[in-house]
Order: sequence, then C-alpha cells, then structure tokens
Amino acid sequence: MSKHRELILEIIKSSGHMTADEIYMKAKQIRPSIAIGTVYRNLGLMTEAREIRRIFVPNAPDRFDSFTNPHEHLFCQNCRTLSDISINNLKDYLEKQTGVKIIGYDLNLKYICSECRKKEETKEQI
Amino acid sequence: MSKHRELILEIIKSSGHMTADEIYMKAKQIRPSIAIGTVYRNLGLMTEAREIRRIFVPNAPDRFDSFTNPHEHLFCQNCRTLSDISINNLKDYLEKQTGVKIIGYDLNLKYICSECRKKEETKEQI
DNA sequence: ATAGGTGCAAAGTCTTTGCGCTTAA
DNA sequence: TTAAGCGCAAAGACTTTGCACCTAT
Repeated sequence: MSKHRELILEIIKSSGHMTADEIYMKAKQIRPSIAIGTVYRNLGLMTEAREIRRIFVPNAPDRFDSFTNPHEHLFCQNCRTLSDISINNLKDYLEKQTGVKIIGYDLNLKYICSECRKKEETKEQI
Repeated sequence: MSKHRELILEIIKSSGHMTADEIYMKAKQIRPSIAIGTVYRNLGLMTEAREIRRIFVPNAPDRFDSFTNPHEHLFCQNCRTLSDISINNLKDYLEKQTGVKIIGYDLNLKYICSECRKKEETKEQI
C-alpha cells in the first residue's frame, strides 16, 4: 500500500461519503503534488479490493465509503447530503419478495433531511 | 407535442428500457434528420413532465421507460439487460423500516438472468 | 410574424488511461 | 535495478446547451 493510497484511505475513514474530487482536495492540502488521476486510480483499486465501497448517486458523482457493514443511504433532495441508515435483512426481504437470487443492489432513498425541513417550515411561516 | 417528441414516445412505449442512444438509433431509421440533441432534449422534457421515467443504472447510461406503475428493475450483471419486477408496497416497507418519510427511491437489483445462468452451466459442464 | 422546436457542434461533467518519469525495496 | 506507483494531459462516455434556422400557426 503506497503513501498516497494510505492517505486517501485515511481521508475516507475520517469523513465518509466524499466524492473523488472532495477527497482530492483534502489530499492536496496534505500532499500538494498529488494528482486527481492518482486519486481515481487508487479509489478504483481499493474498491476492487473491497477496502472501500463505491456509492452510486443518481445524477451526481460517485461517493466513497470505508467498507463496514452493508447499509443504505439517504440522499437529501435539497442539500444533497448523504446519510447512512441501516435496514435489517433487506437483501433477504428483496429476495423473498422477488423470488430471485440477488447478487447485490444499489438503493438510494430520497428525502428531505431534518435541517432542510426546518428551514422550509421557517420559510413558510414568513 | 411535436412530431419528434411523439415519435420518441412511441419508440419508448414499443420497447422499454432503452438508452438515449438506442432511442436515437431507432428514431433515425424513421426520420433520418433527427439529432441526438433533440432526443436528449425531449427525453429531459418528458421526464420532467412525468410522461416517462428515467432509470439510473450504476455505471451505465440512463434508460427510459414509459411511465406506468412504480416497479423495480433487475439488472443482469452479465448481459446488462434490464427487466421489470414489481415489489408490493416497497416504499411503505422502507418507510416503516427506516422511520423516515421517503420522497422516492432508486433501486437496482443485480442478478444473473436465466439465459446467462444457463450459459454458465453449459460452460461448466464442458 | 412569431413562438416553439430543431440540427449542429461545442462544451460540460465525471472518470479513465497511456506514457514517461520517479521511487522505494 | 526494477517493479510499482505517480503526475500530467489527453481522451472517453454520457449528457447538456447556445445559437442560428426553420416551421407550423
């Protein structure tokens, strides 16, 4: 594991759900010579090696997460922030409901987070 | 609704799950002067107007479906074909499990379709 | 004539990759 | 000294968009 790869992994662990570009920006602060291509290259390799997880977000750049237990993602339609949430045995549930052997799935739940909801309420009162 | 827009809708209705490029190719056979930009433009407008539905597929171009009832999608990891499947009250289930008010969701189920599975079996026997 | 739609091509966004150089074992 | 990794820049895939033109009202 190279220096850069280690740094990238640290950054992902320190704050999840970052896009490649966000990771690049943060890495650049610590090691200014790093190139965006290196970030993408290492993200790809680490994803393949299952050290991290790539999260597909419709209509938005991929995000990367340190690979812990499977969990789902809530995506705020307003501020575009991604949050974790876990749903027990969702894969089993989906297999049971569909009758199909499922290899995996990508799920994005769209909602309005509590901060944005509050702002909306305030706006309405004005 | 313009001529081109009508044609595009017809094509989508006639065989679902097509990418913009596939729709373009098919439209070009009927009206050769049509431009890819026009296809994308109309797909965007029709999606906004909820006349059709845009399906996000991780790591692959978007696909378009005539908007019927909500349903889920199975994506074969081998031949990259997309199939419909419906899961009753999935949104309710997800809301109940998460305790979060959900606006919508994107779900992609990854599997190996029966044709590809058969081929795999045959290969193994050889 | 005129507003909406179109073809064309350029540009935008995100991501990958070829190549020659660097670097650590 | 040599394989692995890197910086750089170009290119690739998909999609959007500005603009001048065209076409039905």
